[in-house]
Amino acid sequence: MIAPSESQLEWVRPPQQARSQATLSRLLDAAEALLAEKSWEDSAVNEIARRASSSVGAFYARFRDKDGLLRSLQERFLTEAFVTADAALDSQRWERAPIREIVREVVTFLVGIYRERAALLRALQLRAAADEDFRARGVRLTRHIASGLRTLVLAHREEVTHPDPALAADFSLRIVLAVLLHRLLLGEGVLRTAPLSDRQLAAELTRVCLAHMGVVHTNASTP
Amino acid sequence: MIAPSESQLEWVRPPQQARSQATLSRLLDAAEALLAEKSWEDSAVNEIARRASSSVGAFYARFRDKDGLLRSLQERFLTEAFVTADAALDSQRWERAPIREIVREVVTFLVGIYRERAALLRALQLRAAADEDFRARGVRLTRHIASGLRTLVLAHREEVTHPDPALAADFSLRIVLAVLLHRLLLGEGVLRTAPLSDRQLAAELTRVCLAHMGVVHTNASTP
DNA sequence: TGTACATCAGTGAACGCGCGTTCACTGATGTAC
DNA sequence: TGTACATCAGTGAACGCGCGTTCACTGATGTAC
Repeated sequence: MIAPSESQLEWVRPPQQARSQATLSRLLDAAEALLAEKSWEDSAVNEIARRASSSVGAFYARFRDKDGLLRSLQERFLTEAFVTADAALDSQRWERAPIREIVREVVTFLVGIYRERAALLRALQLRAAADEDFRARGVRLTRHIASGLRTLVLAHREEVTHPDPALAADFSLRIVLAVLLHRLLLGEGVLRTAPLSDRQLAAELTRVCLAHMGVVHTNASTP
Repeated sequence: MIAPSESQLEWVRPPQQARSQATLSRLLDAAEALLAEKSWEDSAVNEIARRASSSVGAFYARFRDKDGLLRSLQERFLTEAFVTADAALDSQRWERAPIREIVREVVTFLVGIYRERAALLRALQLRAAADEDFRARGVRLTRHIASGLRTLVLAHREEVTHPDPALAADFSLRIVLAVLLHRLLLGEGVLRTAPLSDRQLAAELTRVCLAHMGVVHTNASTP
C-alpha cells in the first residue's frame, strides 16, 4: 500500500480499514458512472452516495468536500494515463518502426482513451477550463506525452522534411488533442460531412500529422 | 426596426419604448463584459443588472429567465457572424486569388473572431457542450462557413492534390475550429513550446490546412 | 476464548447559504379629448 | 395647451428551492488484558 502524498491529505482522508477503502472506490466509480449521464454540477452528492450504496455522511468522511472527489478522480485517471503513455511511447518498442507507424499508434492510443473515458475527460476538461489547478495537473500529462512523442520523432528525424521536427511533433499533438476535445464537447456532427468512426478519425488525424511534419510518402496503403 | 421572430418571443420580451430598448442593450453588454471575468454560472443576475445600471426587475421585464439573456447574446453574435462570414467568403472577392491566400484569410478571420469575442465564445461553447439547442444554433454558423469555404476551394480545385477537395476543406476547418476551441478553453500554455501569438498561430494553422489539402508549394514567403 | 473499551465507519435528517425569481409598488411615457 | 388615464418601465426587498455540508447518533472493527 502506498502512503498518500501530503497534498492528498488536504482533499481526501486516507481510509484506515479495508471497508472504508472499498467505500471510497465505490464512490469514485459511482461518480464516474454518473458523469456519463450528467455534468459534474448536476451530479448531486446525494445521488453519488446513493449510487455507491453509501450515504452523504460516508462521502464526507472520505472527501473534504465535493471537489475532493473530482480531484480524486483526476488523480486516479492521471496515474493510469501516465503508466499507459509510458508503455505506448517506450522508445525501445519503436526503434525499428517507421515514423508513420509511430504517429498512427500514438493517435490511435489517444482516440481510444478519449472514447473509453469520454465522460470523465469531458468533466475534467470542462473543470480545467475554469480552474487553474485542475488545468495545471492535466497539463503535466500532456507535456509528458509531448516529450515522449518528440523523442520518438527526433530519433527518426531523417524521415521528416519539416525544418523543426520537435516543433512539428508538438504542434501535431496539439492538433490531435484539440480535435479530440472538440469532438468530446461538441460531438461529431458539427460539419455536414458524415460522422467519422474512431478508426476513420484516427486515420484522418494521422494523415494530417504526417502531412504537417512532411513525412515522405512511402508505398502507403492509405486509400 | 425588424419585427422579432416568433421563436424569440418565448425568451425575450420585445421592448415597446426606446428606453426599454436601451435597457435591453445595456443588459446584453453588461453580461458580455462580465463574462470576461467569470463564467456564466458565476454571473449573478443581480450583478449583471447592477452593472447595466438597471435592476433585477427590469431584467425580468426583458427576459423570460436568466437563460433568455444568454440566448439573446448568442442570437446577437450569430447575426453579426453570419454577415461577417458572408463578406469574408464572398466568392467574387477571391476569384483571382490563389488558394493559399484564401485559406490564410479564412484562418486569420477566425483567429480574429476568437480573440475579439473570446469571453462570449467561451461561454457559448461551454453551454453548447451541455445544451443541444445552443449547440444546434451554433452548428448552423459553422456549416455556413464550411459551405462557403468549400465553394471557394472547389473553384480552385486544380491547385489541390487531395483526392477529395471538399472533404479536405471541411476537415481543415474542423482542425482550425478545434485548435481555437482548445486554446480558448485551456489556454496557450498546454505544450512546452513557447506560446504562439495570433499571427503565428494563424500562420501555423494555414500551413497545416495547406499541407493537408495538398496545395502545391509555389514560391512562398513562409520561413 | 471472552469481555471492555477505543476508534473507525456509516446513517440520514436538518441546516443554511446562494441565487434565480416574484411581486407590490413607484415613476415615466404616451394618448384622448 | 392642459388634464386624466392607461400602459410601459423600473425598483429592490422578500421568497423559496436546491444542494452542499454538518452533526448527533448507531453500528462495526480492532486491541488490551
